[in-house]
Amino acid sequence: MGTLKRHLDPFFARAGISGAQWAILWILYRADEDGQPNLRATDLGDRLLIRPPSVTGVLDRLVRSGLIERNTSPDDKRVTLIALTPQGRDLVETLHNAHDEKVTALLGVLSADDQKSLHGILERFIAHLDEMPDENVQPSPAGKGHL
Amino acid sequence: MGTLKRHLDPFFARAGISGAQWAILWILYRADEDGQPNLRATDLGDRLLIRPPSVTGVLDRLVRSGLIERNTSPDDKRVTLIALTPQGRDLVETLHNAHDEKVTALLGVLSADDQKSLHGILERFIAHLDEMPDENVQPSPAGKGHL
DNA sequence: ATCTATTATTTAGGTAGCTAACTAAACAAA
DNA sequence: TTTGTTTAGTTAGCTACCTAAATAATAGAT
Repeated sequence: MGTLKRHLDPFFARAGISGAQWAILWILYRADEDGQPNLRATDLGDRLLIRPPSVTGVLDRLVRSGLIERNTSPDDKRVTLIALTPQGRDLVETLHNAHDEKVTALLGVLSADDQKSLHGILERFIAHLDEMPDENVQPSPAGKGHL
Repeated sequence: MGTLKRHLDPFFARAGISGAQWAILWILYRADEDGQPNLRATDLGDRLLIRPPSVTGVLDRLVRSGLIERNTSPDDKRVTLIALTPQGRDLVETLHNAHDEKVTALLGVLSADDQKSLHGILERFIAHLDEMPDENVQPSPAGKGHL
């Protein structure tokens, strides 16, 4: 809900993608720079904290737009490897500086102190949430990021 | 994404509603207590910062569950007035204490100081976001709450 | 009095998340 | 080896959000 999303969505919309799609493209781009041109679909879900069916859906749209490609792994035919296409790489390179500036500008409405406090508080919050026992909550798929 | 939602959704699911539905029921309940048993659909959208089509969808499901009712206003036949049914009121009364405890418990993982700082920072954040000029952002429907 | 513009809501179509249930492949054990 | 379990991913169907366009009623202007 709300305003942050309303500031960022139009930004991506101009490029013909959504925020979720951008998140995946960006992960793939950095992995590629680290010498990993292929990531498994599960890895993407773990990093974004979304469930397998959600991954499938976003990947479907990215394939349809020609920004990524799916290949089944030769090592394990159950796993599908995801890689940027040249068009996908181009889009990331076109967009990522603009995106950084956008986010910095949005956070920039807060003082440096506020930004630091906010970061710390949210880190404590999610750390404690992880430890909080609740019989009705199924554990997160991976112990990585939250919120 | 994320953990907060994963903590709260199962709570509502046990009562057969969603978070969005709860938000509307709760607004209606408080309005009723203030002597306003009827709210316009638009008012609900403004308070929740969601667009008219989203309001329609959530109201559809609430009507289907028999928790609210839609009536066209006698004063202006374009407006539909929304009111809790007796079943809706019962559900709110059954749930709202439990809900308060839940939220308090979740926030309780933070120290009192952190809670206060967080509140202040977020208030400053949304206040500044409102003022931030951005040619690509359409203004919020009402100048009320954010995030 | 009619024509136009505005307002309130709904409908249509799309994206993103979820759970539950399924296929297919890999692995483990009897 | 055949049976059973786990793992990876997809499909089906739900909720909820969005924008754009349609409908209907009111309000304003000629």
